Parts: sequence; structure tokens; C-alpha cells
Amino acid sequence: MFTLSEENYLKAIYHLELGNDGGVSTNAIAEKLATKASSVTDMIKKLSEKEVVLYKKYKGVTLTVLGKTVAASVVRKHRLWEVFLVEKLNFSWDEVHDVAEQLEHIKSAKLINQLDRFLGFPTHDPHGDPIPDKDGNLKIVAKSLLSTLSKNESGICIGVDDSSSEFLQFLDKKGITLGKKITILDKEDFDDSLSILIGDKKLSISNKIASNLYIRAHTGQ
Amino acid sequence: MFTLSEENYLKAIYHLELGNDGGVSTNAIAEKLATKASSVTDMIKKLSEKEVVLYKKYKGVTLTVLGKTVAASVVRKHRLWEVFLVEKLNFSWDEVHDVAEQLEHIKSAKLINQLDRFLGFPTHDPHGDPIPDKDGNLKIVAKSLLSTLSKNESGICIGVDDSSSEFLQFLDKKGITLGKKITILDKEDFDDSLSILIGDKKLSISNKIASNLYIRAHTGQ
DNA sequence: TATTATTTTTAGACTTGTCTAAAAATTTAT
DNA sequence: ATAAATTTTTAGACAAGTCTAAAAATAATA
Repeated sequence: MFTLSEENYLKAIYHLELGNDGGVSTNAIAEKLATKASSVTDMIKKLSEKEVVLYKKYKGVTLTVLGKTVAASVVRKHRLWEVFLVEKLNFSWDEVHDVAEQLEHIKSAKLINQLDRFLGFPTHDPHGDPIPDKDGNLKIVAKSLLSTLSKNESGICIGVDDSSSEFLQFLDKKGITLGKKITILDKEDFDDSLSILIGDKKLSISNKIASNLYIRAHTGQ
Repeated sequence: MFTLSEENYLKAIYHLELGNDGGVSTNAIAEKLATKASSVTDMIKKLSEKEVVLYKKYKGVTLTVLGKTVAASVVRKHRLWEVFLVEKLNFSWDEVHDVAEQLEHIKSAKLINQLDRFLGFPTHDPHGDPIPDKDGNLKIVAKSLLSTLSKNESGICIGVDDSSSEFLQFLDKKGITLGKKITILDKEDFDDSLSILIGDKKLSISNKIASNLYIRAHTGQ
């Protein structure tokens, strides 16, 4: 059994490992959890004794198979609860994070299995992130940043990189939601801003926005 | 804001105050929370400084208006989650307690208000206990123990006193559920056991069972 | 009422998770 | 390759919540 704090460390390491390949640094974990490097070192020792991470002094940390399983289960719970909040309780996608951050630590296998069923076995959370299955596996869908598409290419909006509530509210305001088709009408060399067609509306968006939107290639039509 | 532990103490005191009138003793709280009297004294001092209880050394403890509000809100959350688990996630009434014990500490006003709406503003939990409203008020329905009814009297089963899972499973096995009409066919003086009619079935139940079942008077018919 | 029993509180210790400040190791740059 | 900068670890401290053992207050009893 793992404490709330241990689960948060495992989740942080899990997310950091997906980004960087190889070990995760003490400082990276500290930054992610808004804590101090010395606290991270302490906790890493504890996690290492519990055999959920591999740790060599000064060499960073890696999740073991067990650690990965635990972390994935926390992520699974987080994302299932997010779906629940949006689909059943009328939360908007920018409101779910803090509550899911609490709900992800509730311990009950039956609860999460029944919730999964109740929600119709969803595969993605409201931000387009994949939901790990019971065994911790997740299906990674090939995706590209909108900023990497060329003129006249198009795709389906399937996720966001930055899921801060400011960004999500901005997208709401512009009418950019998951599942919508986006076509690049023009690219401005000067500032890399884009002119796009979304639904039947023309929009101009900055490169910063385009670098935070994930697109699934949309062949044909 | 209150910690998980503080919330548990407030809830315990709240329940104990409903039973005993007057102050709640240190030992009673210790027993309810399965902790030591010395720990209770420590925590009571903290709660007293936070002005949620009135405390005089050796004289027990009473909730303030603020304390009562906080406690009722925890109870409200607990019972709403129990309804959710039974109504939406197919838990049986003997399985909900431990999970609700965790869920009751999730902090989000929007979550609990939306959950309340999603469930259709229920007034009672799966064990027949009333759900406090947003302001912490609860509607107390006149109820009697089945063991206090006389021969040929009848009533509707509306709650249980003991909600341990052993007792609840026993009731399931016997087909005794909330909302059913129960009529006393006979009372045995020797051991106070009862012969009852529930639905169209005749049952013999011990006094211990009858002393843990709440009945709403059922006049006429 | 004096004595015994019970309840409650205090004193001191321990665990978890955190922090600051200083020391040690590693990496970067000259 | 040596010095400087950065990262990481250690050492010691602190707050929350709990515990045991002993002291103090209250309640029960002879």
C-alpha cells in the first residue's frame, strides 16, 4: 500500500519518464511537485526500499515494473474521474484537474472498475489523453502538433499539450474542441502564426497556440 | 480548512452528540475513532483553538455552530457518495461504507452540489439515514425500533441502527430491505423473538434483529 | 468522608513528510 | 585539466498526528 505522497511521486516520475528517455533527475521531480530537491532525495530512498524505483545516488531514478503499474493505476483513476466529472457532473474541461487530483487517491478496486463500466469504458480523458487499462497499458495514438502541419494539410484535433485552465478556456472561447477538423489555410513566415479553418470558421492563431494542440492526421476528403 | 483527521474527529463528535445530550467524553471519542484518549485530548485542543468545539478540561466537548456545520457537511458528503455507489455503481448497501469514508473528504463545493443534482437530490442514504442539506440541517423522521411494536401492529422498514456489513448481509438473506411493510404476527415472551410478515413471507426473527431495525408507523390498510 | 477506581491530561517519544543550510559529487567551461 | 557552476545529498530541525507511561483530576464506593 502506498501513501498519498508516494503515489504523487510515482505519478510525477511516470510522467517525466514518458518525456525524457532514461533516468529522471531529482531536480525535475522537485520542480514537477513544487517541492525541494532534498525532500525528493528522502522520498526516493523510501520508494527505492519499497522496490518501486531503481536509484543510484546522483544518477537519477527509474520506475520498476511494479512502480510503473502503481503509477499507471493512479493515472487511470485520475483520467476516469475526469471523464466522470465532465460527462456526468457537467464540469468543463478546465475545471476537472484539481478535483481529479484528489479523487485519484481513493482506494477501491471495485469503485474504479464499476466507474469504468458506468462511463462506458472510455479510452481518453476530456483533454484527449489516453486512459491506461487495468494492467497499466496505454494505447498511444500517433499525433502531431498542429504547428508541424503544412499549408493545406488538415487533421482532427485530439488533444492538448498544455492543459492549464487558461489555455483550455481560451480554446473554448475560440470554439476549438476535441474532435473538430482543422485545416491550415495559410502559414505566416514572419511569426509562424497560422490561418486555420475549423468547422466553417476562419481563425488566426499564434504559433504558441499551435504548439499546444495535438492533431491526428486526416487523410482524404 | 480542516485536515482529514480533524474532519474525522468532528464527525465522531457530531454522531456522539446526537446520541447523548450534553458534552461528549474523551473516552467516547477515543473508542469511536479507535484511538487513544491522549490523542483525543491533543486533537481537542487543536479543534478548540480553531473554534469548532467548546472544551473545558475534564468536562468533555461540544460542537460550536461552526463545528456542527463542518461535521454535517462531511456527513452529507458521506451519504451522498453512498447513494452514488449504490444507485450508479451497483454497490450493495453493505459495501459502501469504507469507500464513502474516503470520498467524504474530497474538497469541492461544485463536486458535491453537482453530485446531489445528478442523484436527484436524495433525502436518505442506502441505510435510511437522512442526508443533511447544504446548510447542515437534517429532517428527522419519527421512527421506532421494530422491537417496540406490539402484536398486529405494522410499519414500513426505513432504516437500520447497526449498519455493519454482517447485519446488512443477514437482512439481504432474509429479504428485509428498506421500504418493505412489516407486520408483527406474534411476540414470544420467553426470548422476545418475533414472528413477522414481510411482503408475503412469514419470518421468525430474534430480538437482537428487531432492536436494530427502524420502522415508520403505518396507519390504516 | 476517606479511599479506591476511573477518566483525563501531561510529558516525552516516534513516524511521516517537509524544510534550510552546508557538504559532496557531478557537470560545464575556461 | 583545473576551476567554476550546478546538481544532489546529508545533517539537523520542524509540524502533524499518534503512542506509552505517569501524574492529576474526577467519580464511585465503603
